[in-house]
Amino acid sequence: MVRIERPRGTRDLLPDEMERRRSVESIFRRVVDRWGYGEVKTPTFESLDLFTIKSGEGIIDEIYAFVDKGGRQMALRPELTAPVMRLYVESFQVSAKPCKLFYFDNCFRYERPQKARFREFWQFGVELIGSDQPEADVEVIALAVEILSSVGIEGELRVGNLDIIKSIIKGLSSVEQACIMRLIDKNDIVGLEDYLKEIKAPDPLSENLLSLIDLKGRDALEEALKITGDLPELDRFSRTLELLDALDVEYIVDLGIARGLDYYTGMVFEIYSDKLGAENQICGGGSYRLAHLFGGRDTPSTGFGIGFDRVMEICNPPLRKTTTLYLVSFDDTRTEAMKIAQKLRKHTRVHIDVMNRKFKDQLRHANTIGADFVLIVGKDELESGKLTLKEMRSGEQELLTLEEIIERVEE
RNA sequence: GCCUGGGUAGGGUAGCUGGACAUCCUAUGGGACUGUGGAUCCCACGACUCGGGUUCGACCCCCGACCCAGGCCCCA
Repeated sequence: MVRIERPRGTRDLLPDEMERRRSVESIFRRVVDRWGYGEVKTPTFESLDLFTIKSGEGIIDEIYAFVDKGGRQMALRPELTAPVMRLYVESFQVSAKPCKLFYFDNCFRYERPQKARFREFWQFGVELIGSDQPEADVEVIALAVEILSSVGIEGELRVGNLDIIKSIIKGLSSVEQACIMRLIDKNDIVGLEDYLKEIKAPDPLSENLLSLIDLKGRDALEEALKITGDLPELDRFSRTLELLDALDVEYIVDLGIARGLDYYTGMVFEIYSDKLGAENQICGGGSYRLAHLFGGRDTPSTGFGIGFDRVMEICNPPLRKTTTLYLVSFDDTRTEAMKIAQKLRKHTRVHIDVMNRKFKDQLRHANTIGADFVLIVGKDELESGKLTLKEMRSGEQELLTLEEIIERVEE
Protein backbone atom coordinates (compact mmCIF):
# COMPACT_ATOMS: atom_id res chain seq x y z
CA MET A 1 0.00 0.00 0.00
CA VAL A 2 1.29 3.41 -0.92
CA ARG A 3 1.04 6.09 1.67
CA ILE A 4 -0.15 9.37 0.22
CA GLU A 5 1.83 12.26 1.57
CA ARG A 6 0.85 15.85 1.94
CA PRO A 7 2.31 17.96 -0.87
CA ARG A 8 5.58 19.64 -0.08
CA GLY A 9 5.26 23.05 1.48
CA THR A 10 1.66 22.53 2.60
CA ARG A 11 0.28 21.90 6.07
CA ASP A 12 -2.61 20.13 7.70
CA LEU A 13 -4.13 22.38 10.30
CA LEU A 14 -5.43 20.50 13.33
CA PRO A 15 -8.24 21.59 15.66
CA ASP A 16 -6.05 23.36 18.22
CA GLU A 17 -4.24 25.32 15.55
CA MET A 18 -7.46 26.09 13.70
CA GLU A 19 -8.92 27.48 16.88
CA ARG A 20 -5.96 29.83 17.23
CA ARG A 21 -6.21 30.87 13.60
CA ARG A 22 -9.94 31.52 13.81
CA SER A 23 -9.35 33.62 16.88
CA VAL A 24 -6.81 35.81 15.11
CA GLU A 25 -8.93 35.93 11.99
CA SER A 26 -11.96 37.19 13.88
CA ILE A 27 -9.91 39.89 15.59
CA PHE A 28 -8.55 41.01 12.21
CA ARG A 29 -12.04 41.02 10.73
CA ARG A 30 -13.31 43.14 13.53
CA VAL A 31 -10.62 45.76 12.94
CA VAL A 32 -11.16 46.09 9.19
CA ASP A 33 -14.89 46.21 9.77
CA ARG A 34 -14.39 49.18 12.07
CA TRP A 35 -12.42 50.91 9.36
CA GLY A 36 -15.24 50.28 6.91
CA TYR A 37 -13.73 47.72 4.58
CA GLY A 38 -15.90 45.10 2.85
CA GLU A 39 -14.79 41.53 2.25
CA VAL A 40 -14.32 40.11 -1.20
CA LYS A 41 -13.53 36.60 -2.35
CA THR A 42 -11.93 35.83 -5.68
CA PRO A 43 -11.31 32.48 -7.39
CA THR A 44 -8.47 30.30 -6.24
CA PHE A 45 -7.23 30.16 -9.82
CA GLU A 46 -7.17 32.82 -12.48
CA SER A 47 -5.83 33.28 -15.98
CA LEU A 48 -2.08 33.18 -15.87
CA ASP A 49 -1.99 36.54 -17.66
CA LEU A 50 -3.45 38.28 -14.65
CA PHE A 51 -0.24 37.70 -12.78
CA THR A 52 2.30 37.98 -15.55
CA ILE A 53 1.19 41.34 -16.92
CA LYS A 54 2.83 43.44 -14.29
CA SER A 55 3.86 41.51 -11.23
CA GLY A 56 7.39 41.26 -12.46
CA GLU A 57 9.66 38.55 -13.74
CA GLY A 58 10.34 37.36 -10.24
CA ILE A 59 6.92 35.97 -9.68
CA ILE A 60 6.62 34.00 -12.90
CA ASP A 61 8.90 31.11 -12.10
CA GLU A 62 7.41 30.62 -8.69
CA ILE A 63 3.83 30.46 -9.90
CA TYR A 64 1.73 27.30 -9.85
CA ALA A 65 0.62 27.36 -13.46
CA PHE A 66 -1.26 24.75 -15.44
CA VAL A 67 -3.18 24.28 -18.64
CA ASP A 68 -6.82 23.36 -18.15
CA LYS A 69 -8.78 20.91 -20.28
CA GLY A 70 -9.84 23.70 -22.58
CA GLY A 71 -6.21 24.52 -23.27
CA ARG A 72 -6.27 27.73 -21.20
CA GLN A 73 -3.23 28.93 -19.31
CA MET A 74 -4.26 29.14 -15.66
CA ALA A 75 -2.51 29.78 -12.37
CA LEU A 76 -3.18 29.33 -8.69
CA ARG A 77 -3.08 32.87 -7.32
CA PRO A 78 0.34 33.83 -5.93
CA GLU A 79 -1.08 36.97 -4.34
CA LEU A 80 -4.38 38.77 -4.11
CA THR A 81 -3.83 42.34 -5.19
CA ALA A 82 -4.09 41.58 -8.89
CA PRO A 83 -7.25 39.44 -8.51
CA VAL A 84 -8.92 42.07 -6.35
CA MET A 85 -8.10 44.75 -8.90
CA ARG A 86 -9.52 42.54 -11.63
CA LEU A 87 -12.64 42.21 -9.52
CA TYR A 88 -12.69 45.95 -8.99
CA VAL A 89 -12.62 46.64 -12.71
CA GLU A 90 -15.47 44.21 -13.27
CA SER A 91 -17.72 45.25 -10.42
CA PHE A 92 -16.79 48.49 -8.70
CA GLN A 93 -15.44 50.87 -11.29
CA VAL A 94 -18.54 53.01 -11.27
CA SER A 95 -19.15 52.78 -7.54
CA ALA A 96 -18.44 55.56 -5.04
CA LYS A 97 -14.79 56.22 -4.29
CA PRO A 98 -12.82 55.28 -2.42
CA CYS A 99 -13.56 51.60 -2.79
CA LYS A 100 -12.44 49.83 0.39
CA LEU A 101 -12.00 46.08 0.17
CA PHE A 102 -10.35 43.39 2.25
CA TYR A 103 -9.61 39.72 1.72
CA PHE A 104 -8.40 36.69 3.62
CA ASP A 105 -7.42 33.76 1.44
CA ASN A 106 -4.81 31.25 0.55
CA CYS A 107 -2.13 31.89 -2.04
CA PHE A 108 0.32 29.55 -3.75
CA ARG A 109 3.93 29.93 -4.70
CA TYR A 110 6.35 27.32 -5.90
CA GLU A 111 9.23 28.13 -3.60
CA ARG A 112 11.58 26.25 -1.36
CA PRO A 113 9.78 25.84 1.96
CA GLN A 114 11.43 26.97 5.17
CA LYS A 115 10.46 28.54 8.46
CA ALA A 116 7.31 30.62 7.92
CA ARG A 117 7.46 30.08 4.19
CA PHE A 118 5.10 27.62 2.59
CA ARG A 119 3.86 26.78 -0.85
CA GLU A 120 0.33 27.37 0.30
CA PHE A 121 -0.01 30.31 2.64
CA TRP A 122 -2.65 32.76 3.76
CA GLN A 123 -2.79 36.47 3.22
CA PHE A 124 -4.96 38.97 4.96
CA GLY A 125 -4.99 42.25 3.10
CA VAL A 126 -6.82 45.39 2.09
CA GLU A 127 -7.01 47.55 -1.01
CA LEU A 128 -8.04 51.18 -0.82
CA ILE A 129 -8.92 52.08 -4.39
CA GLY A 130 -9.45 55.47 -5.97
CA SER A 131 -7.25 57.88 -4.07
CA ASP A 132 -3.71 58.98 -4.63
CA GLN A 133 -3.64 61.28 -1.62
CA PRO A 134 -1.20 60.96 1.26
CA GLU A 135 -4.24 60.48 3.49
CA ALA A 136 -5.00 57.24 1.67
CA ASP A 137 -1.45 56.01 2.09
CA VAL A 138 -1.54 56.84 5.75
CA GLU A 139 -4.89 55.18 6.31
CA VAL A 140 -3.55 51.97 4.84
CA ILE A 141 -0.35 52.04 6.85
CA ALA A 142 -2.15 52.87 10.07
CA LEU A 143 -4.64 50.09 9.44
CA ALA A 144 -1.86 47.56 8.92
CA VAL A 145 -0.22 48.66 12.13
CA GLU A 146 -3.46 48.48 14.05
CA ILE A 147 -4.32 45.03 12.74
CA LEU A 148 -0.99 43.70 13.90
CA SER A 149 -1.13 45.42 17.25
CA SER A 150 -4.64 44.02 17.78
CA VAL A 151 -3.00 40.66 18.34
CA GLY A 152 -0.06 42.04 20.24
CA ILE A 153 2.47 42.35 17.43
CA GLU A 154 4.67 45.44 17.40
CA GLY A 155 6.76 45.14 14.27
CA GLU A 156 9.25 47.49 12.75
CA LEU A 157 7.61 49.68 10.12
CA ARG A 158 9.73 50.91 7.26
CA VAL A 159 8.33 53.44 4.84
CA GLY A 160 9.85 54.35 1.51
CA ASN A 161 8.90 56.06 -1.70
CA LEU A 162 9.58 54.84 -5.20
CA ASP A 163 8.74 58.11 -6.93
CA ILE A 164 11.74 59.76 -5.37
CA ILE A 165 14.11 57.08 -6.58
CA LYS A 166 12.44 56.95 -9.95
CA SER A 167 12.77 60.71 -10.40
CA ILE A 168 16.51 60.27 -10.46
CA ILE A 169 16.60 57.46 -12.96
CA LYS A 170 13.74 58.52 -15.19
CA GLY A 171 16.19 59.35 -17.99
CA LEU A 172 17.16 55.69 -18.31
CA SER A 173 15.39 53.06 -20.37
CA SER A 174 12.55 51.17 -18.70
CA VAL A 175 14.56 47.97 -18.80
CA GLU A 176 17.43 49.69 -17.04
CA GLN A 177 15.06 51.21 -14.50
CA ALA A 178 13.47 47.86 -13.71
CA CYS A 179 16.86 46.28 -13.33
CA ILE A 180 17.98 49.00 -10.95
CA MET A 181 14.82 48.68 -8.85
CA ARG A 182 15.39 44.97 -8.54
CA LEU A 183 18.94 45.45 -7.34
CA ILE A 184 17.74 48.02 -4.82
CA ASP A 185 15.10 45.59 -3.59
CA LYS A 186 17.72 42.93 -3.15
CA ASN A 187 19.83 45.44 -1.29
CA ASP A 188 22.65 44.44 -3.60
CA ILE A 189 24.69 47.63 -3.48
CA VAL A 190 27.76 46.15 -5.10
CA GLY A 191 25.64 44.73 -7.88
CA LEU A 192 24.01 48.10 -8.31
CA GLU A 193 27.33 49.91 -8.57
CA ASP A 194 28.53 47.40 -11.14
CA TYR A 195 25.36 47.73 -13.11
CA LEU A 196 25.51 51.54 -13.14
CA LYS A 197 29.04 51.33 -14.51
CA GLU A 198 27.98 48.72 -17.01
CA ILE A 199 25.23 50.91 -18.49
CA LYS A 200 27.54 53.92 -18.28
CA ALA A 201 25.18 55.96 -16.14
CA PRO A 202 26.37 59.53 -15.66
CA ASP A 203 28.32 60.05 -12.48
CA PRO A 204 25.93 62.48 -10.77
CA LEU A 205 23.08 60.03 -11.31
CA SER A 206 24.98 57.14 -9.82
CA GLU A 207 26.17 59.12 -6.87
CA ASN A 208 22.73 60.56 -6.16
CA LEU A 209 21.05 57.22 -6.47
CA LEU A 210 23.49 55.45 -4.21
CA SER A 211 23.29 58.07 -1.51
CA LEU A 212 19.50 58.27 -1.81
CA ILE A 213 18.86 54.60 -1.21
CA ASP A 214 21.21 54.73 1.71
CA LEU A 215 19.04 57.31 3.46
CA LYS A 216 17.34 56.00 6.54
CA GLY A 217 15.74 57.45 9.61
CA ARG A 218 14.65 60.90 10.70
CA ASP A 219 16.73 63.10 8.46
CA ALA A 220 16.19 61.06 5.33
CA LEU A 221 13.69 63.46 3.89
CA GLU A 222 15.85 66.56 4.29
CA GLU A 223 18.81 64.76 2.83
CA ALA A 224 16.70 63.60 -0.09
CA LEU A 225 15.71 67.18 -0.74
CA LYS A 226 19.37 68.13 -1.02
CA ILE A 227 19.93 65.39 -3.56
CA THR A 228 16.87 65.65 -5.74
CA GLY A 229 15.96 69.27 -5.33
CA ASP A 230 12.37 70.32 -5.02
CA LEU A 231 10.02 67.56 -6.15
CA PRO A 232 6.24 67.34 -5.82
CA GLU A 233 6.70 63.69 -4.80
CA LEU A 234 8.85 64.83 -1.94
CA ASP A 235 6.16 67.17 -0.67
CA ARG A 236 3.60 64.41 -0.76
CA PHE A 237 5.89 62.06 1.03
CA SER A 238 6.56 64.70 3.61
CA ARG A 239 2.82 65.08 4.17
CA THR A 240 2.51 61.30 4.54
CA LEU A 241 5.11 61.24 7.27
CA GLU A 242 3.53 64.23 8.96
CA LEU A 243 0.23 62.39 9.15
CA LEU A 244 1.89 59.26 10.50
CA ASP A 245 3.45 61.40 13.21
CA ALA A 246 0.06 62.87 14.00
CA LEU A 247 -1.37 59.39 14.44
CA ASP A 248 1.53 58.32 16.62
CA VAL A 249 2.52 55.62 14.17
CA GLU A 250 6.17 54.80 14.67
CA TYR A 251 8.17 54.29 11.50
CA ILE A 252 11.60 54.36 9.98
CA VAL A 253 12.07 56.13 6.68
CA ASP A 254 13.97 53.86 4.35
CA LEU A 255 14.35 54.96 0.76
CA GLY A 256 16.09 51.72 0.00
CA ILE A 257 12.98 49.56 0.05
CA ALA A 258 11.72 48.81 -3.40
CA ARG A 259 9.30 45.84 -3.10
CA GLY A 260 9.51 42.76 -5.24
CA LEU A 261 6.37 43.35 -7.27
CA ASP A 262 6.79 45.73 -10.16
CA TYR A 263 3.43 47.45 -9.95
CA TYR A 264 4.16 49.72 -7.00
CA THR A 265 4.47 53.41 -7.77
CA GLY A 266 4.82 55.86 -4.89
CA MET A 267 4.74 55.04 -1.22
CA VAL A 268 5.87 51.58 -0.19
CA PHE A 269 6.13 50.05 3.25
CA GLU A 270 7.15 46.87 4.97
CA ILE A 271 6.73 45.61 8.51
CA TYR A 272 9.24 43.26 10.06
CA SER A 273 9.26 41.17 13.19
CA ASP A 274 12.38 40.24 15.08
CA LYS A 275 10.71 37.11 16.40
CA LEU A 276 10.87 35.20 13.13
CA GLY A 277 13.85 33.61 11.40
CA ALA A 278 15.01 34.42 7.92
CA GLU A 279 11.45 35.08 6.80
CA ASN A 280 10.82 38.06 9.01
CA GLN A 281 8.60 40.26 6.87
CA ILE A 282 5.04 40.04 8.11
CA CYS A 283 3.47 42.77 6.02
CA GLY A 284 4.18 44.53 2.78
CA GLY A 285 2.30 47.12 0.79
CA GLY A 286 2.22 50.44 -0.95
CA SER A 287 0.51 52.45 -3.63
CA TYR A 288 0.22 51.12 -7.13
CA ARG A 289 -1.62 51.37 -10.42
CA LEU A 290 -3.07 48.20 -11.87
CA ALA A 291 -6.67 48.84 -12.92
CA HIS A 292 -5.78 50.13 -16.37
CA LEU A 293 -3.88 46.93 -17.10
CA PHE A 294 -7.02 44.87 -16.59
CA GLY A 295 -9.18 46.90 -18.92
CA GLY A 296 -10.22 49.59 -16.47
CA ARG A 297 -9.51 53.26 -16.14
CA ASP A 298 -6.17 54.24 -14.68
CA THR A 299 -6.89 54.28 -10.96
CA PRO A 300 -4.58 54.95 -8.03
CA SER A 301 -4.73 52.41 -5.20
CA THR A 302 -2.99 51.57 -2.00
CA GLY A 303 -2.97 48.24 -0.20
CA PHE A 304 -1.07 45.71 1.81
CA GLY A 305 -0.90 42.03 2.45
CA ILE A 306 -0.20 40.50 5.83
CA GLY A 307 1.44 37.09 6.00
CA PHE A 308 -1.13 35.37 8.15
CA ASP A 309 1.00 32.30 8.81
CA ARG A 310 3.86 34.46 9.97
CA VAL A 311 1.54 36.28 12.31
CA MET A 312 0.47 32.92 13.71
CA GLU A 313 4.09 32.07 14.42
CA ILE A 314 4.53 34.97 16.77
CA CYS A 315 1.23 35.68 18.48
CA ASN A 316 -0.79 34.12 21.25
CA PRO A 317 -4.44 34.82 20.55
CA PRO A 318 -6.99 34.65 23.33
CA LEU A 319 -8.95 31.40 23.24
CA ARG A 320 -12.55 31.08 24.27
CA LYS A 321 -13.14 28.57 27.04
CA THR A 322 -16.25 26.49 26.56
CA THR A 323 -17.60 24.30 29.33
CA THR A 324 -17.43 20.69 28.22
CA LEU A 325 -19.98 18.22 29.42
CA TYR A 326 -19.60 14.46 29.02
CA LEU A 327 -22.81 12.54 29.21
CA VAL A 328 -22.46 9.07 30.70
CA SER A 329 -25.20 6.57 30.02
CA PHE A 330 -26.05 2.86 30.11
CA ASP A 331 -27.57 0.46 27.64
CA ASP A 332 -31.02 0.95 29.09
CA THR A 333 -30.76 4.74 29.26
CA ARG A 334 -28.88 5.46 26.05
CA THR A 335 -31.89 6.67 24.08
CA GLU A 336 -32.98 9.04 26.76
CA ALA A 337 -29.40 10.24 27.23
CA MET A 338 -29.09 11.12 23.57
CA LYS A 339 -32.28 13.15 23.79
CA ILE A 340 -30.96 14.99 26.82
CA ALA A 341 -27.68 15.66 25.03
CA GLN A 342 -29.60 17.31 22.20
CA LYS A 343 -31.25 19.68 24.65
CA LEU A 344 -28.04 20.51 26.43
CA ARG A 345 -26.20 21.29 23.21
CA LYS A 346 -28.29 24.41 22.93
CA HIS A 347 -26.36 25.65 25.95
CA THR A 348 -22.87 24.20 25.93
CA ARG A 349 -20.52 21.64 24.41
CA VAL A 350 -21.70 18.10 25.00
CA HIS A 351 -20.06 14.74 24.31
CA ILE A 352 -21.83 11.42 24.52
CA ASP A 353 -20.48 7.89 24.28
CA VAL A 354 -20.68 6.43 20.80
CA MET A 355 -18.30 3.54 21.48
CA ASN A 356 -20.63 1.49 23.66
CA ARG A 357 -18.15 1.81 26.47
CA LYS A 358 -18.79 0.55 29.93
CA PHE A 359 -19.59 2.96 32.69
CA LYS A 360 -16.13 3.14 34.11
CA ASP A 361 -14.51 3.52 30.73
CA GLN A 362 -16.84 6.37 29.85
CA LEU A 363 -15.73 8.15 32.97
CA ARG A 364 -12.13 7.44 32.15
CA HIS A 365 -12.59 8.78 28.66
CA ALA A 366 -14.34 11.91 29.95
CA ASN A 367 -11.24 12.49 32.01
CA THR A 368 -8.80 12.01 29.15
CA ILE A 369 -10.59 14.47 26.87
CA GLY A 370 -10.64 17.04 29.64
CA ALA A 371 -14.38 17.29 30.26
CA ASP A 372 -15.34 19.85 32.91
CA PHE A 373 -18.43 17.95 33.98
CA VAL A 374 -19.81 14.46 33.68
CA LEU A 375 -23.54 14.06 33.63
CA ILE A 376 -24.70 10.62 34.63
CA VAL A 377 -27.93 9.46 33.05
CA GLY A 378 -28.86 6.23 34.80
CA LYS A 379 -32.02 4.39 35.59
CA ASP A 380 -32.11 5.71 39.16
CA GLU A 381 -31.72 9.26 37.94
CA LEU A 382 -34.40 9.02 35.28
CA GLU A 383 -36.84 7.62 37.81
CA SER A 384 -36.13 10.47 40.21
CA GLY A 385 -36.44 13.12 37.52
CA LYS A 386 -32.99 14.45 38.32
CA LEU A 387 -29.52 13.75 36.95
CA THR A 388 -26.13 13.39 38.62
CA LEU A 389 -23.77 16.22 37.69
CA LYS A 390 -20.18 15.58 38.65
CA GLU A 391 -17.53 18.21 38.48
CA MET A 392 -14.39 16.43 37.33
CA ARG A 393 -11.95 18.87 38.83
CA SER A 394 -13.22 18.59 42.38
CA GLY A 395 -14.91 15.22 42.12
CA GLU A 396 -18.00 16.62 43.78
CA GLN A 397 -21.38 15.61 42.47
CA GLU A 398 -25.01 16.33 43.13
CA LEU A 399 -28.48 15.47 41.89
CA LEU A 400 -29.98 18.27 39.85
CA THR A 401 -32.89 18.90 37.50
CA LEU A 402 -32.11 19.59 33.85
CA GLU A 403 -32.87 23.28 34.38
CA GLU A 404 -30.45 23.49 37.27
CA ILE A 405 -27.81 21.75 35.20
CA ILE A 406 -28.23 24.20 32.34
CA GLU A 407 -27.85 27.07 34.74
CA ARG A 408 -24.71 25.54 36.14
CA VAL A 409 -22.90 24.82 32.90
CA GLU A 410 -23.73 28.16 31.34
CA GLU A 411 -21.91 30.06 34.06
C1' G B 1 17.79 26.54 -7.99
C1' C B 2 22.02 26.42 -4.15
C1' C B 3 24.14 25.23 0.93
C1' U B 4 24.04 22.70 5.96
C1' G B 5 21.91 19.04 9.16
C1' G B 6 18.38 15.22 9.50
C1' G B 7 14.52 10.87 8.34
C1' U B 8 13.29 3.91 13.21
C1' A B 9 5.19 2.70 15.19
C1' G B 10 0.53 8.53 15.96
C1' G B 11 4.40 11.31 19.23
C1' G B 12 9.34 10.60 21.71
C1' U B 13 13.45 7.14 21.54
C1' A B 14 17.31 2.64 21.76
C1' G B 15 19.90 -0.38 18.40
C1' C B 16 24.54 0.71 13.86
C1' U B 17 31.00 1.55 11.43
C1' G B 18 26.79 -5.55 8.82
C1' G B 19 24.32 -11.19 11.74
C1' A B 20 18.32 -14.49 13.93
C1' C B 21 11.49 -12.70 15.67
C1' A B 22 14.28 -4.21 16.21
C1' U B 23 14.35 -1.64 22.48
C1' C B 24 11.78 1.23 25.76
C1' C B 25 8.32 5.27 26.99
C1' U B 26 3.90 7.43 25.57
C1' A B 27 -0.64 7.61 22.84
C1' U B 28 -4.77 4.69 21.01
C1' G B 29 -8.32 0.22 21.44
C1' G B 30 -9.65 -3.78 24.77
C1' G B 31 -9.50 -6.41 29.55
C1' A B 32 -8.67 -7.00 35.01
C1' C B 33 -13.23 -3.60 36.99
C1' U B 34 -21.70 -5.60 37.27
C1' G B 35 -23.07 2.62 38.66
C1' U B 36 -17.99 6.58 39.79
C1' G B 37 -12.28 9.20 36.39
C1' G B 38 -6.80 10.25 36.87
C1' A B 39 -3.13 4.79 39.50
C1' U B 40 -1.51 -0.20 38.49
C1' C B 41 -1.18 -4.74 35.75
C1' C B 42 -2.22 -7.63 31.26
C1' C B 43 -3.40 -7.97 25.99
C1' A B 44 -3.77 -5.78 21.26
C1' C B 45 -2.19 -2.17 17.77
C1' G B 46 1.79 -0.09 15.44
C1' A B 47 8.01 1.65 12.49
C1' C B 48 13.51 0.91 10.02
C1' U B 49 11.09 7.11 3.95
C1' C B 50 11.68 5.02 -1.09
C1' G B 51 14.76 2.89 -5.08
C1' G B 52 19.30 1.05 -6.57
C1' G B 53 24.39 -0.75 -5.21
C1' U B 54 28.13 -3.53 -2.11
C1' U B 55 27.52 -8.32 0.65
C1' C B 56 26.33 -15.02 2.06
C1' G B 57 23.54 -11.29 4.84
C1' A B 58 21.88 -4.05 5.18
C1' C B 59 18.00 -0.14 9.96
C1' C B 60 23.45 0.11 9.85
C1' C B 61 28.09 1.05 4.47
C1' C B 62 27.77 3.68 -0.72
C1' C B 63 24.75 6.36 -4.55
C1' G B 64 20.25 8.65 -5.99
C1' A B 65 15.30 10.29 -5.15
C1' C B 66 11.64 12.04 -1.81
C1' C B 67 10.45 14.50 2.59
C1' C B 68 11.61 17.49 7.11
C1' A B 69 14.35 21.50 9.89
C1' G B 70 17.38 25.75 9.13
C1' G B 71 20.01 29.16 5.89
C1' C B 72 20.96 31.59 0.66
C1' C B 73 17.83 33.67 -2.99
C1' C B 74 13.12 35.71 -3.28
C1' C B 75 8.94 37.04 -0.90
C1' A B 76 4.13 37.24 2.94
